[in-house]
Amino acid sequence: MSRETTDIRQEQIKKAVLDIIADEGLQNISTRNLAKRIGLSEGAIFRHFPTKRDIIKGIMDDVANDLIGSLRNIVLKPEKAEDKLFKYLCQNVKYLKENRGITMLLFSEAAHLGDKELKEKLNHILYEQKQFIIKMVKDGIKEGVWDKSVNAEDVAIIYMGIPITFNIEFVLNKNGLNADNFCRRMYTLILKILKN
Amino acid sequence: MSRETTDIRQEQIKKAVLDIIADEGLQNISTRNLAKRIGLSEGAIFRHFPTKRDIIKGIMDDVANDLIGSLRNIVLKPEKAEDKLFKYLCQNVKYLKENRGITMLLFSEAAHLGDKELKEKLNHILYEQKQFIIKMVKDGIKEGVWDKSVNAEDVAIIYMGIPITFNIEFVLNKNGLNADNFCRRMYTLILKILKN
DNA sequence: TACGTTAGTAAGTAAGTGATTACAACATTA
DNA sequence: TAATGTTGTAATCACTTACTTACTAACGTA
Repeated sequence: MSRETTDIRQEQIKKAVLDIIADEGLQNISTRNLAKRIGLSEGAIFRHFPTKRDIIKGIMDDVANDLIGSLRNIVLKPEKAEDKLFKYLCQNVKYLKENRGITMLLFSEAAHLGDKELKEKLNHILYEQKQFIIKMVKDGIKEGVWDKSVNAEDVAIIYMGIPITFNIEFVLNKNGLNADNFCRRMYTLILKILKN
Repeated sequence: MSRETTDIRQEQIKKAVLDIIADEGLQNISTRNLAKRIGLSEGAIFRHFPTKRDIIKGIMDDVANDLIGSLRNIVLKPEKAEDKLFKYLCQNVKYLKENRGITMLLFSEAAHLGDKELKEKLNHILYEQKQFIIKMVKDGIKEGVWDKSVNAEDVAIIYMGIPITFNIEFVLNKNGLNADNFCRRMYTLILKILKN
């Protein structure tokens, strides 16, 4: 194999993990299989990451940056809360659809527990998302378009279930879900909760 | 170890799986650890279940019977849709809280894919639950108390996220969730979607 | 061109996995 | 009571896991 820098190899390794999850399933992300997919020896993997757990950690950090970053952009834009919430939901669903492997990885780590640091990272990702929702709901209330008796945190909780359910449906029934259509329909329901 | 019938051992083994998941994490349900927890040799496990996968299958069948059965009871009772939906949600959340291990097991199997039969079983469990919701929503519309322009299937989808989100929150943040309070708050939101 | 650093390999390691074996002790029933 | 089937054990199977070792080859730079 030709030589590449650690930076490039790290990206390749992380990508390989997600690719394997998406088309072979979570149980196949062994370091052996990982190396095979990149076309590298198993030992080389450990040249670029000290442990397998560090690979997972790296992927989680990427999610925290990419997904949370793109969602933050939407939240901070100077638009009407109503428009932002819709874009936010669609972006959220789209990201999960395009990065199927990531969600499954996150949930698996949550399910397996055992690792406090990874659990904490997941918690942080979910917490930030929830805060974004809460902010948008409160903004909409301030704008006067939404019911001020509504509990923003409760809305955030019920919202959080939408992308998760989408992902589960998507995993179990790969072909039968249109992301755009899905987010529009769910947004309609959320709006009924929020409207005066 | 004293002799017991296969029926008793099967129950012990399935219980041990859930106990281990709940307090050691999913990664520790090896046949070795399973045997140790029951106080049996590893070989004895395979005396009562042909393979480890059959243990998981057995647990899934239990869920299909217990949870789906108890929910069906609620759905079929001759009460007002409004009351049934509330009881349904509370029962659903309560079951997940009391059987934390089961949910994690189901999601892990979904995430790991690979096994068509288990995936099909999970799909079936989720499908039945969704059908129950759809029925109750349509009943409520027939009763004239709920908005007939609302799409029952969409409500079912957004509903499904609630117990799932509850479970995730519960796993990540064990102490901080009151099931009764949670289901009451979520029910309030669902009602806003349904009301005329 | 020499030299230290980086990135690669093949072949290991110990520990763990699900599953099987040969055999012993017990229970049921003919 | 003798025969038979059931439930247990200890040891071991073949295999996979994450990770390590000893060593080699390419790179940048002085």
